[in-house]
Formats: sequence, structure tokens, C-alpha cells
Amino acid sequence: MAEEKLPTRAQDFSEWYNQLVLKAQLADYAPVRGCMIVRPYGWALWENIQQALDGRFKATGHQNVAFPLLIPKSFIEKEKHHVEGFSPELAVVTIGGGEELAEPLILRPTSETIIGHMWSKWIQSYRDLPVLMNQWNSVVRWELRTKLFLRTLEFYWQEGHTAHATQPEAMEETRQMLDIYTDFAVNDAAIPVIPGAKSDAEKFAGADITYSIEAMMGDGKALQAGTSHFLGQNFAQAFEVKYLDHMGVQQHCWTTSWGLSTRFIGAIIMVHGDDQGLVLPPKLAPYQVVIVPIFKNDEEKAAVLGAAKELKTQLAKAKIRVTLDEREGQSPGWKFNDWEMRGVPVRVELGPKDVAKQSAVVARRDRPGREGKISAPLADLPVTIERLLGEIHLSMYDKALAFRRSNTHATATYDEFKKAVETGFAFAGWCGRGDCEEKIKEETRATMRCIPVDATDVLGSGGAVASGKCVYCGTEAKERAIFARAY
RNA sequence: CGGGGCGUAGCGCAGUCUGGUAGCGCGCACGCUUGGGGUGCGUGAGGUCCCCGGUUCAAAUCCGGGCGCCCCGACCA
Repeated sequence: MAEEKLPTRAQDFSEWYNQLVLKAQLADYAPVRGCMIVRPYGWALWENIQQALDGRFKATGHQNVAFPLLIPKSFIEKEKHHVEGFSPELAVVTIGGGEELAEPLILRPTSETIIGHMWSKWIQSYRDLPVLMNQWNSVVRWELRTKLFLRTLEFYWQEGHTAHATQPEAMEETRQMLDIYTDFAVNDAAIPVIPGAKSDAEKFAGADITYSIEAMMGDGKALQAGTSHFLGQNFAQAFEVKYLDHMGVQQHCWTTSWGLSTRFIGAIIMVHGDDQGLVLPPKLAPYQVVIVPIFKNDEEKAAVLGAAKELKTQLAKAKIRVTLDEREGQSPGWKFNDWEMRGVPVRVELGPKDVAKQSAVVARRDRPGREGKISAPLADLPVTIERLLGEIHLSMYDKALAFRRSNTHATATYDEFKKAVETGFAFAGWCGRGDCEEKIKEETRATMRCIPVDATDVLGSGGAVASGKCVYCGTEAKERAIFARAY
């Protein structure tokens, strides 16, 4: 690594992010423009995200499946809004085995169409419903402007797809999955999110309703961190997904889809990271604890490493993810900085003095410097650290929520609104018309992020509510919405 | 698709204007030193100067063409 230090977030947030992703070895640029390679440390983080979500999916009755990467091009054309939305960003395969293909294939940008196609074969009766599926895969969208994790030509995600007999059931599923994403963001990633509905302009191509969870990044911009779509009967009609009901009448299914991608890693970086580097939430961090041994000579080395290995065993036994940094060439101070940059929640410093006292110095990443350090008896560490990881999670969440709330403003006038979206979220009345939304976007670069499900959560208890008038045209507000510049 | 920047050792760059033995810092290897907040010193390995063509006794450098990447704006998880 050529440069020791990152730019600060205040100097250049974007450059801070780019360098951090590379330096922390989360990912690297691929030889093809806009593609990324997820390195072991980044993938370990993704695996923990997968595990946290997959458990929730299974607990709510979903099963994992695998559909193919290649989809006949004609499929995408069967749903009008879907084709309009995705055509510009499709990668198309026209040659296979040296021969021009009779029908071009697309690399899936998402799998609604091919899944709809198969469902039409599999679903015959109300007894076959609901169908609750999920797949972990990658998809391809030919984006113009890319950024590691946030927007790449190919990205990894899960896409859930469900089919139901009735509209209320499908709606309930859509909302359930939104709740699951919210629960995951809050309780595993320590990221406060605003669940809400998208405007017509912002919703998924082919959906009747799109819900998302929106998070505020460290620079005040919004990031859509997960989505859940109520697809109505749009895809069921396009692909003839029908069932025979109790009365012997043919009905179209009601379907949903929902996804969360490696973009979420970008959210973790930008919500929690500080000028030293990453700050990873304990539940998702690849390593929850790093042990840095300190010694001068072989005699000390033997004693310290012996104690360090024993500690590692004890922590691992307590189901704590721990690594021991035995690298020879680097000084302890260098390692402190390195692991801080990589965001490990807890660092244990273990030297001869500690071993003599049968204690260790424990430092927490979310409170850098001396103030975050305590000394604790070695024998207690599994318990101490377990408790500390819980505290770190809560304090990271509180900090992120406090930041979001202090940068979210209920705005009544357009001037207030324009000021608010310079630095964060604006919570404002909106008449619900697309042209007001469009004008706002043109004039302020802020887009409608969502209409919050629970408006009282946005500003906290006692916070002002948004005005009853549309912030742009001044007519009666139909909605109260979050507006912000977004990734 | 517009605007900007860049392409020279693994990484970051200087050298290009004014053509003449390819350099610096970091990293890497080895040795000593040091180790509780990014140790210090020494030795060493490492190069199709993005590609193609041209000018010239001689091109990283000048001329022509091409390719690629990054950043900032319009579209998107």
C-alpha cells in the first residue's frame, strides 16, 4: 500500500470511499470496466449478510432455487413496463459456439420473466400456492457510471419471488419482506433505515408498488438499501401464471419480488466508517476480535504467543470470530492502525506486562484512541467481549440514528427544502404529481426517496411533522415524503 | 452521451515543454535494529515507458491513429 493515510471524509467523501474499499481489501477493479472483484475480506462480510438474511427467509417458509443466467430475449419483452425499464441496460448474447443464435439471449438483469415462464408450468391449482422462492446469484445491468459495490455491471444479490392466490396475501408478503430487511438492517448491520413506498417514477419496472428501505450515508446522501415489490398480476398475465380456484374458476396469480444486493456493503462502509477507515457492525464483521501480540525477544514472544493462542481458543469456544495477528514484519502500532482501517470491532492488545498480570488491554473500534481502551482479566474476556460487542452494536446504531435525525429536516417552504437537501434529507409535503417531483429533481438534484410507512419515526419523538401543503406547488399535500440526493 | 484527468517497476508518482545510459517514494526479499499507536539502517530483486505507425543517427519524450481506466454531470439496485 503506497499511501498510509486515507483522505478524510470531509475533504473528499467519494475518494475516501474509493480508497478505503481498495485498502481494506474488500474489493478491487476487474479488467472489464465497471466490474468488480470481491476479495476474501469483502466476501466474508457478504457471507455473513447472506447468513443473516437466509435464516430469516427460511424461517418465513421460503426455499432457495437456482434459475439460469441466460434468458431468451423475447421474455423480457412480454411485460410492457419491464421492457421499457430494462432495455437500455441489457447485455445481449448473439453468438454461441461460433454460430449466430436464432434468438438472442440476455444476461439476466433480474429473473421475474424466466421465473414467470416456469411458474406457468408448475402452478395449476390453488393447492399449489403460495410459491415462496429465493435465489442467491448475480445479475448484469449495463450501467453507465459505476462505483465499487454501489453500482457495478454485475452484482451479487438475492432475489425472492413469490406467487399467491389473492391480492391481500401478496401484499402481506411484500410488507413482510420489507419488515425483514428493516429488521436485518437495524439488528445486524446497526443501520437505521426508513421503510417506505416509492413514487411511480422511482418504482421497479413492472411493479404496482415498490417499497424500499432508505438509509442516510455519512455525507447526508440517501442509499436505497433493499427493495420489496408488489407486482400485482402484471407478470402473471404476461406469462400466463394461472390457477384453478375452489370454485373451479381460472385466476391469475398475484406475485411479489424482493432483493438486497452487495450494494448493502457500500451502505455499511458509508454509514459507519470514519476517518480511520471501516467500522464494521459486530454481527456482520468477518473478524469480531483481533489479538495483537506484543513482545521484544524470544522469551517474551513464547510467553505472549502462548497466552494469545490460548485466548484465541477460549474466544472461539464462546463463538466469537477471532483472529490472531502473528505477522512478523509489522510493529504492534502498525497493526493497530491496519486493523482499525479494516474495521474490526474489538482489538485485544496482549504484551508481557499483561501476561504477567493475566489481563489484556481491550480497545473498541467505535471509540478510537485511549478512551476506548480498558484492561480486563484474561479469564473474563469471553464474557467481557461478548457484552462489549453488544454495546458496540447499540452505540453504532444510536450514533447513526442521531446523525440521520440531525440531518433530516421537516420543511414547509421550498427555500428550506433546498437548504435541507444540501446536507441531508428533507421531509416534506407532496401533492403526489409527477411533474412536481420532476421539477424538484431538475432544480435541486434531490429525488423522492420514499413515503415513509411510519412518518413519526423519521424525526424522532417530538419532531415536527411535514407541512400539509406540497413543498413545490403549494396545493394540498397527498403524501409526506422523504427527498434527498441519492446514490 | 457531454466535461475533466490519467496510462512509466506490485502501488503512488517524477521525467515529456527543450529527443541522448529510465528515476524517486512506498511496498517486496535478506540481515541487523526496533516493538505498549504507522521503528531505524544497510543490501538486493523488480521495466514490452498502454498499443500501432511515422519523423530521426537516436523517441517515455516530437507527429498521426487507436485502446483502456478513473473522476464529475444526464439514467439506475
